[in-house]
Amino acid sequence: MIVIDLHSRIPIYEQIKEQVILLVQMGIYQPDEQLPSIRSLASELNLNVNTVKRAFQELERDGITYSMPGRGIYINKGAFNNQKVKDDALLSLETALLSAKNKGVHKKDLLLLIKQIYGEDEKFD
Amino acid sequence: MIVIDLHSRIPIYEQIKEQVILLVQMGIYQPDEQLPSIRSLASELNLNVNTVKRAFQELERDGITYSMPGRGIYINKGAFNNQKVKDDALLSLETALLSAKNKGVHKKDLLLLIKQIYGEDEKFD
Amino acid sequence: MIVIDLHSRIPIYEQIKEQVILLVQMGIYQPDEQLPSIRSLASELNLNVNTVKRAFQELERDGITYSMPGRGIYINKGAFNNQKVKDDALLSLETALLSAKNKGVHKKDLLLLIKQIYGEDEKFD
Amino acid sequence: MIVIDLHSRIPIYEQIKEQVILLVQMGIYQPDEQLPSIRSLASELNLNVNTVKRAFQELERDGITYSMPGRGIYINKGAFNNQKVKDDALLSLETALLSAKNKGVHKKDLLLLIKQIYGEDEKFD
DNA sequence: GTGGTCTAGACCACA
DNA sequence: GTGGTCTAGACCACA
Repeated sequence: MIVIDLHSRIPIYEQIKEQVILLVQMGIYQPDEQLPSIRSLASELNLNVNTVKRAFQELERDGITYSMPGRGIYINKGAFNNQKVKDDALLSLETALLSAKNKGVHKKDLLLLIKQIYGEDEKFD
Repeated sequence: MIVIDLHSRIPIYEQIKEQVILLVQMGIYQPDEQLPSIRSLASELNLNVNTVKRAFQELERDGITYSMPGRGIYINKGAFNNQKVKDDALLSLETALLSAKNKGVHKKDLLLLIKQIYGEDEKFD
Repeated sequence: MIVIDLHSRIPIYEQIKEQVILLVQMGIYQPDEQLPSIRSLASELNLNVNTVKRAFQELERDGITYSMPGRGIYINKGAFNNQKVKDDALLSLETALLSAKNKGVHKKDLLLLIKQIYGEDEKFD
Repeated sequence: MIVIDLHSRIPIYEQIKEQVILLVQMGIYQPDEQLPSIRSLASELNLNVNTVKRAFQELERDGITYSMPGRGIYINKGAFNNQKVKDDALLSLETALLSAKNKGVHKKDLLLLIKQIYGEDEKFD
């Protein structure tokens, strides 16, 4: 269920994090549901174990998952609508927005882009 | 006129690039105006010559500056309102927006952020 | 497979670029094939890591290769028959041709030279 | 009569050389005609004296001009149709052609370019 | 003086 | 191990 773009400039562990969060947002992963083990995911996606381990470490740090050593990794109750995750995203956006403004990007181009991405998707109003 | 944050995760050469572009946007640097020499800027900012050189190399590649070996580095005519620079910025924004949407950031939080950053600044409509 | 002439006026990083492109043209490097690592190539050719790095940086910028930090450098899909590379070559040719015409080189001498270089090589018709 | 492109990657002294040769080819400079002095040319074109000096040094070395110290610089009798100049041009062409071939430029694109540059100009058949 | 190339070598993030 | 950033410092071509 996780797809990695090896060509992307985004580190692989970030891609894994993003996609786990996305699966949670979409309701595909439910609270207390068990995630695939680090080793099985690494072998399935053909990735280095360290890479997957790092992704899961950070997910736990951000309160998306919790781990029970020897038993596995599980989705946290607070995972959906996790404030830290949102705040991080807004912070990244702020940086990108400031940089875009500095480079002469106009508000109307920006709003156009937002319309394309958010569309009429009422779920995200 | 350029300020470097040595502790930032953003590479120094990127910081220089951003700030030169900003100075151009603000109209402080004009087309065909000569920039400080690589060596003088390096010594002023307490940086290595190679780091400053790299910033200017990339600015030239992006059409912001041009260099005349033996003479100096100058602002290009197309520097202000440079399309490549804007496109890069929009691409970064797209990535950040998609990620934010995935993480459950709502459109209204986003529009609020944009209002904060772009404000009522008519220059950027 | 790469040979460097240290005494040439052509910068070493340009020589590396040229030869990687040539190896791609000859079909010796295939899309998504991994290139030797920067460090191994540098030590093999007795060059500094930075010099080799610069060559690959520019190859990536021109769309010949892509790099995956922590993994390696790979040949891009569009590497063979890369338009930017061809355009650059045609631009250099134009400069050389205009200069030759100015210096009194006749069309017939030119066509002779082309025949020598392109020969009856049907692959390049 | 000499125009310098400060933005060009071609060194200024090369541009001066090229244009003096061109003026000779076009019959505007005649054998034994005196050229403007280094200093007057430098001041007229707003160039460094060393730059102009170098251009004239090389023109003399190549047999285009001769100088009479204290009196001035003159066009040589053998300047028009100077073999060394032609040979140099052909050598540059060879390099550019080999590089273009290596980069996948086809013969037909090349012949098109030659037609554009040489046109139907019978003088250069 | 000014930019361009190159070396030697350190430290970091990522896999 | 692999690429990315950075420093210190040398030498060159050009103006």
